[in-house]
Amino acid sequence: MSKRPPPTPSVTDAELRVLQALWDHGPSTIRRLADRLYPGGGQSHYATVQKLLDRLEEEACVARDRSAQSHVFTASISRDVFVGGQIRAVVERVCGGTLTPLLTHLVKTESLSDTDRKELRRLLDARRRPGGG
Amino acid sequence: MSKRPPPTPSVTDAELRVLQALWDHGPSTIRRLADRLYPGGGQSHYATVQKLLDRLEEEACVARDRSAQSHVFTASISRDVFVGGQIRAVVERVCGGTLTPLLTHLVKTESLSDTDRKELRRLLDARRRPGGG
DNA sequence: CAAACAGTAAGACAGGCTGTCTGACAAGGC
DNA sequence: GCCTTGTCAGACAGCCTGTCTTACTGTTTG
Repeated sequence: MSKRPPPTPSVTDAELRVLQALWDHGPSTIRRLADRLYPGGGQSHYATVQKLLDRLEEEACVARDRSAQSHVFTASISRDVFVGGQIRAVVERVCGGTLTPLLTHLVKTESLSDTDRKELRRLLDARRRPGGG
Repeated sequence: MSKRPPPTPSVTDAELRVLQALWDHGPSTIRRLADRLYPGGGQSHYATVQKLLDRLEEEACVARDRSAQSHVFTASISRDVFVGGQIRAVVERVCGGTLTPLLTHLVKTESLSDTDRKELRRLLDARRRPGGG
């Protein structure tokens, strides 16, 4: 009830690719992104990336710095938060928001590796102690 | 490598509503579903449900029993498995399949209630013991 | 100023998907 | 024969996506 990961930006595949590029390589100009996503692409691909960035900006997934002539874009949502939101959306949609069935499933079907389980355990342990910051 | 939750049926909202009805109320005819989903609806809504069931059948989410004149539809995927698949799809899309970041996020952001955490703990404990059947 | 260049802004566009609806056909009761 | 109930097949508008084109702005160079 305390955290309110605002709705969930529903990002399309092409948009996600742009977002991934920003996550992976940090703030970039359109040209930089276009070169990375469409190597050898011409002006139209540049415009495509531009449009995708426009939409991402509308959905508050990226921030645009207009101070320079070439705008610089930054992911304004972290990968973790984004994933969390997506997951939450799925859970909302199907389970009405209760995570337990999902977790049950994940654990029961051995979707988790040993590492996953260990990590999870560690996190739960950390939670129980008041030392969390 | 053992579990292979086949791709993930991408079910739309309207389709999902049908699926939910089947999960909640068990095998049903089209009429039953139409009455439930579109109370007071006419023939067109009946056809709508029919079409949605067609598509669900194509995606192997429901099974159709043609033995009676009025076909009877059954969810051929459980809610749990379905949710699991959806989650997996999201994780694949964004994290490349590793669950740890997701779990980390869920636990860290207190998305989990105490009950969730308790349950999770219990499941992890159960896993460690060989008694699982 | 003019020309060339690099960038932004805005909108057009086809294709696909969704949800809905219409019409034709088949089986059974009176 | 007619009516009801059901299935089957397809049409349809609206939206979303990804792409592309065009027009505009500002900077540099002569």
